[in-house]
Amino acid sequence: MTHHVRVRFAPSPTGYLHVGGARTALFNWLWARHTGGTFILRIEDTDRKRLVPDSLEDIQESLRWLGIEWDEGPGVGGPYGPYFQSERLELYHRYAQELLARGAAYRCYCSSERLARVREERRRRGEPPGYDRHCRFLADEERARLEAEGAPSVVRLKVPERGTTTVHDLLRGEITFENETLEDVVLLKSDGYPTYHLAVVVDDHLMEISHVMRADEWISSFPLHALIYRALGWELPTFVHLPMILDPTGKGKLSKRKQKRADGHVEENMTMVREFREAGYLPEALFNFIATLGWAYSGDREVFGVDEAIARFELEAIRKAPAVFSYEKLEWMNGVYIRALPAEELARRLVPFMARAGIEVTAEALLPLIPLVQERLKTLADAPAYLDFFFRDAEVPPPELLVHKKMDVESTLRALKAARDALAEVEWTEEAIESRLRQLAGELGLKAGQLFQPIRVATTGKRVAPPLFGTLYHLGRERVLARVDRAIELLETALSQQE
RNA sequence: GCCCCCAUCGUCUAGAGGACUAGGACACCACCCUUUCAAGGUGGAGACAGGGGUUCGAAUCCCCUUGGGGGCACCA
Repeated sequence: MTHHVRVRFAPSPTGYLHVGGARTALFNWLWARHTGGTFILRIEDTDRKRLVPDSLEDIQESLRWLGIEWDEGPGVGGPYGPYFQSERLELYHRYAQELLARGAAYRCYCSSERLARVREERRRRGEPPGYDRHCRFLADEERARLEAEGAPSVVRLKVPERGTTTVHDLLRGEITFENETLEDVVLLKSDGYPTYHLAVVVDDHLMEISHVMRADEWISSFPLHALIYRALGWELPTFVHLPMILDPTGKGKLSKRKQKRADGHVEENMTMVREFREAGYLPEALFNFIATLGWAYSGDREVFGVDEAIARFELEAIRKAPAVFSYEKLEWMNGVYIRALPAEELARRLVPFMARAGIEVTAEALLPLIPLVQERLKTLADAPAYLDFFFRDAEVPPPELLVHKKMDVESTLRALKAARDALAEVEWTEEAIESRLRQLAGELGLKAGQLFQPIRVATTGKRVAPPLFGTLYHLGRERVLARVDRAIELLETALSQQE
């Protein structure tokens, strides 16, 4: 029973799922799947002030999108529920009471104003900010009086004044803290809700969690949690603190912040799973990339599938050092996954991104165009820019775009007219178009690019577009000729204005 | 300020005392391929933070320094 691996991801619904949270969830999930254990989703909704309405939904959606399914938790239930902390209040009260009874905790009646004052004073004196333990040493009569008055109170942990507390982390070994540096943290708030410290210990114990995998930032409160476990007489699960994911600047946790890009554009970097989804990242790519942050599949492979990751995942292989999140590498990896997709699948996934760009098209209609763009896409959201001219009129190109840098308006005009004639009668297959146009370039004494650029710009409206012959073929003769005609007119106008 | 954690190319990492002339990947540079852009191919540049130990031998073990990160709420 105790050998069965039970792990959990315990987000609080105070915001959308962050990639850091997703990585924590992923590692827990990988460990569960690797060991045939159980992965639990528990919602830590004890901060009523910071609740974000649709974040609960987003967290679940984002996890599912990544393929991280939970065995127990919201929606699926399980024998250790409820899985919302807000529905477990009486449990926390019971154990807070127990801690009180055992003399491991005490009631504190200090107002938040007094607390703020104390903190400020301590800071001024260069002492660590924190609680001065005023209520810990309240005289019995005073305590009784406050109780009789019905003064609001919180329950605080009674941290030993001296000595040390040693905890054990699977990756780091023993970590020892001077108890003097620990604070009498609040366990139960005056609104009757527990703080994280109490709730996490009670739930992890009651839910028989075998391995607590959580972010690094929890190490500093680890001794507090250990103290609670011991005060309650409970055995500690195995703790594994995962390295932080750092901002690309390497300065601080990955978080929303303005970033100035090379082109001078200031934009906010993506941090939420949903943002990556909306930006056209594939779940399998994000999954893969996130898995390489703090863990390595092997020395020479970093593109790997879910099953491979599950087979290979080991706790001991998790790195201790924080990892910088590289948007560039994620983008590259996303391209790798896009290229590996079957064309039908890519077409299907592209549909919503085309729609978002105002192009309503079916996967079937997109399918023939996939070979033209598949290896060019870094994200699904790139597709409309490559394909829009197939579905709407091409942008009217400025004349100078039509003219190759080694040509002038006149020669371009000549080339385009010749191309028009050739395209009007050539057999309409990709191969025939290509060989005819190459032949034409030779006849005109032009390099291929000198002839192809004006045709490309005329038919697509852009200088950078998918391969020309396939593009022309799929555009169809009628549209190709119409667009070439338009370009010819454009150039003629430009020419007459020149004179 | 106090406490804690961490430390291999710019970045993600392999490496768990001799197999290291420190390997792979992203990014970067050059060349090749080429109708643009990609993709692909070949090659290049690029790291064990510093200093002490331990050892026949240290990227790997220990200590110090430095640097980075995290925490110090009736938030999680």
